[in-house]
Amino acid sequence: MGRATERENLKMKSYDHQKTEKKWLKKWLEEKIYQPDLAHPKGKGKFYNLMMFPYPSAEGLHVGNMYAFTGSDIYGRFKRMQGYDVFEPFGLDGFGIHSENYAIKIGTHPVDLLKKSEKRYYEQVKAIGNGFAWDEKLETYDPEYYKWTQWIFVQMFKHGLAYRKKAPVNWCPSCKTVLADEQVIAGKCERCGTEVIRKELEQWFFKITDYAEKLLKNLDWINWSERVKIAQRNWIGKSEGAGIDFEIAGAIAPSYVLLHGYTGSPENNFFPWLKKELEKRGARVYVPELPNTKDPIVRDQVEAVLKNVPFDGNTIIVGHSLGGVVVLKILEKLSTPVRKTVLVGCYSENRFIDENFPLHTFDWKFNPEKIKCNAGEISILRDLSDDTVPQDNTYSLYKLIGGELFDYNASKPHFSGNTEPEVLHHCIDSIRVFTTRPDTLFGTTYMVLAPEYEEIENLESKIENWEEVQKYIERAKNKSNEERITEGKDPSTGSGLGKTGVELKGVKAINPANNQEIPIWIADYVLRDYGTGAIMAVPAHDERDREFAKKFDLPVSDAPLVDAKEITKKVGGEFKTTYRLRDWLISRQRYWGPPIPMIHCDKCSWQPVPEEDLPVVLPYVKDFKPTGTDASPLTTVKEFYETKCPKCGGPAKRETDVSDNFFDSAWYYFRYPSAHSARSGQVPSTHSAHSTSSGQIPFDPELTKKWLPVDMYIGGAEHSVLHLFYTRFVTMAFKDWGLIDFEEPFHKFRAHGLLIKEDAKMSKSKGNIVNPDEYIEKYGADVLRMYLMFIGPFEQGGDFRDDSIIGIARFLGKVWAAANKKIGDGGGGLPVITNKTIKKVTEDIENLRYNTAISALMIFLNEMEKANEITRSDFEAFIKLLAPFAPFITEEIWRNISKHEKSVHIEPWPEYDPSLIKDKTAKIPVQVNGKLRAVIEMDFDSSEEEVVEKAKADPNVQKYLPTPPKKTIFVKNKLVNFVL
RNA sequence: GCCUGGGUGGCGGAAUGGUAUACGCGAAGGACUUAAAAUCCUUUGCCCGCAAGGGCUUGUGGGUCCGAGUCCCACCCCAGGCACCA
Repeated sequence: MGRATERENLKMKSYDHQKTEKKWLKKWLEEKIYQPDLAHPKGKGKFYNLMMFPYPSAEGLHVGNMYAFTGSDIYGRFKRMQGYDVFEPFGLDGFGIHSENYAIKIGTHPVDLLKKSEKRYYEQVKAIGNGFAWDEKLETYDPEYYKWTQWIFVQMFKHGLAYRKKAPVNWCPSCKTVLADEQVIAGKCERCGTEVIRKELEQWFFKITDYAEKLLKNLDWINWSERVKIAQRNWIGKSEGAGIDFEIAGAIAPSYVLLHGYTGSPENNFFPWLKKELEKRGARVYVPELPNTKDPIVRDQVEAVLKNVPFDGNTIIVGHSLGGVVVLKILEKLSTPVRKTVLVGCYSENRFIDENFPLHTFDWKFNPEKIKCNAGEISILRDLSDDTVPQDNTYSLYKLIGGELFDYNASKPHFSGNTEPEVLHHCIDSIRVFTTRPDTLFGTTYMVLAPEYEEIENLESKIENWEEVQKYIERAKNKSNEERITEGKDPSTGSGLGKTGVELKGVKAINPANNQEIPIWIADYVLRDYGTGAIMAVPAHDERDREFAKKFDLPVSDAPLVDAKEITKKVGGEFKTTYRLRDWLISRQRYWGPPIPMIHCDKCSWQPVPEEDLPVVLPYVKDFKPTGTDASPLTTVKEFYETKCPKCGGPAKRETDVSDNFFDSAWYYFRYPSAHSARSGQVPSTHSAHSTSSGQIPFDPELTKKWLPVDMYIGGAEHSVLHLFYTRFVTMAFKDWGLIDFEEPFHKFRAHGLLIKEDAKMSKSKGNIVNPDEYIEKYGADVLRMYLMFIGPFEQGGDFRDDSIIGIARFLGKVWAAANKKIGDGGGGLPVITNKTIKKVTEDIENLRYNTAISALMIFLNEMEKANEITRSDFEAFIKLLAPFAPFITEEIWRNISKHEKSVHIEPWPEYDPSLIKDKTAKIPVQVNGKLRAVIEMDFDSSEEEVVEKAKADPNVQKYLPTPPKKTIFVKNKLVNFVL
């Protein structure tokens, strides 16, 4: 008796999805079919198939998460069957504001809450039938994990990528607490409805802006969803323009003293030019020739200057190179301070590059106190390409006498060009603006500074309405961004005529294009963080400036446009690229996150926690709620924050803020391949090329080399910007630190769409959340998986409707029935539809078009049912194609009905034969003047003559063809069109 | 305001410039059943027609083409993101 007849005699057992799914879950774990060989990837090699790990909500697995997981899993299963060793890990992103807020809401400590929800979540996720490699699971709130999150923070600090600066936080004056952005609803506190104000706090930042250009450039080659790339480009917001200096009227000092350097003279370098520029503006300029310039003695030079040049409180003294040393010595001797000191390419130690200065006639000991006392305002200009004076020597000078250090790219190295605009800029008070439209410079009729613009204070003495200005600044600082924008707009018209601002009375700027004096305003429509924090306002060409000018009755000029390049050069501007990308604010004044591993010592300032002391464990704080101050709950735990300075051993205080949740998830994909072996102590975690004090790094270098970068990353489009930026930034930093040799973590990324329910977003308040458990219980995971994938294109999302899920249940019912009935071992079968389906499903899965792949499978089954007998080879190909979508029922059929030894999920993916996908005949539509008049059936690949002859013979076609056609369009196997 | 998707039957949706509405849901009719459920078969965009057949139809209005859901121009609507970025 043949197998088929044998089977037909058996009474078909109905499919028990609950029992079957449980059985295979257990068996798969035992057989470890989803556990790749991490040390030695098999088959065609490794395939790292990643999906965004979830935050384990206490309400359990959300169907939206399941949607994403399933879409990723189908792709992974497909790749596994294609012969790759697929690594599909899973973990939980349990730190952060979501978990913490929920814990606060239900009054349970996050630690206790997580214990419960973690267990439930893992159980639910197991039930959906994904091929996860469970050995490598991880949780971000596990100290073993966040130890390394903190380690990365320490490296960021050591590499100069972590720094502190003041930044505003959202502050609710009623709850007396810091709010996260998502807790601010339309400018008001989520809980009490009070207007949220801004409050300035010192916080930690990561310098992601250092990587702006690389983040932008790599977008050109990484294989990501186009819409995500566009969002990232917009976020980086690169714009090309110019930095242009506007001098303050009257800022020219009455007298200047310019001192040249070694072997120099008043006639070389920038001296003649600078003298002319300053004199043009009415200053007296002294450029003494220093005696014995080729064999200088400092005492003589100082004396010569003091003898010939008068100094008073309005003198600005400028020294270049060795002339700077002369300046320092003069300052030591003066009895009254000068107005300002500008040191250009100067130094304070006896060496050029690596060699000693050949002359020892200089005195290299200084009296910094006296110098600081007499120097007035100090500007130290350093050239980044200086090949004469080493940069660190200039830095020593800065350390010695203070002031402000400015880095530039000089016209010629060591500021030896004939014109050096930066030097002039420091000789005269000026305000630099950034503009993308230098061509409109002649139309500039006023300037605007952001309220936070620091240098406003330098002008205090000149500003006549200082009190009013201060008031405005104070008010603007307390406004939230949201308020600034909404207030700026007239509520009735939506126009920008509600803009606010205040003029700096008594101070004018000079438009460098036409030397006209223009007013300077402060207004909060100008942002401190973008460009230079100051703008040139061109009301004729910029809508915002026009609105502002209209409101405050400022002049509008219709001066013609000029060539942007020429004018920028003419006014000494600098071509500049600006990004709107901001540095990453890491600090959170919260409890539920990894403590920032820094220690503050009054003596040694900020010191990182030594690597061997990591992790800084988050203590169990009973009252984990926000404190009612602007600090994290950790500030109430003395045992936590009281510590010793790692450098000097003195008493010190730990940072009590925790880090941003996005930081936890910025590197988790590096940890996965090493997670298991690290847990069981098998990873040495040493990296010879990297000199850290512990010598340990967060991942095994060998495994990382084998498995990263990620081959396919799938996740929500809502993370297009932040999460995906942070991952890229961290990866680039790792590369620069020598930990890895690639700079993009995910060569392929696809964003899935949003799953909605009956035209509405799923949300608790609407009560339309779909709980996967119910559906899995009723229909089985296979049905739910397939239904989720069937409702729409995966990359666009879908609308979950209860009444359609039955279609998938029926389909799988038919599959089960077919498997239990009429499978024939003989030849024949349906080669065309089989091969066509293999082609279609293969291509569709590759492009994440799961909905049409499923539809093709339905058509295939319908065709097989129509035929008298289903052949074994056709049906087995069908089962394999179905396996990634419905892993349980296909496994049951494969192993228990078709009696195969091994799992269908490690079977080779079916290949199609291109010669077999051709139909025997083609149905060819016949049109007359583009209108369909008949459909004729022809042999496939029939010639034009044959088709046209048969088409013309059709009676209905003849009716519309009174005369022979003027033109005949023929598309092989596709169509004939007669044009009259 | 800007950017990105999208607008196709009663519904979810399908269509390399070449038969629009595949596949599925729903609906109607029928078979099996004492009956119901389940299952199976048939029909199903709209209008006219007994039929053969004809006309209309992919948000709106134009255009290119033998031929447009698909390409171009203008506009409307929905969803998501960004938003005073000089």
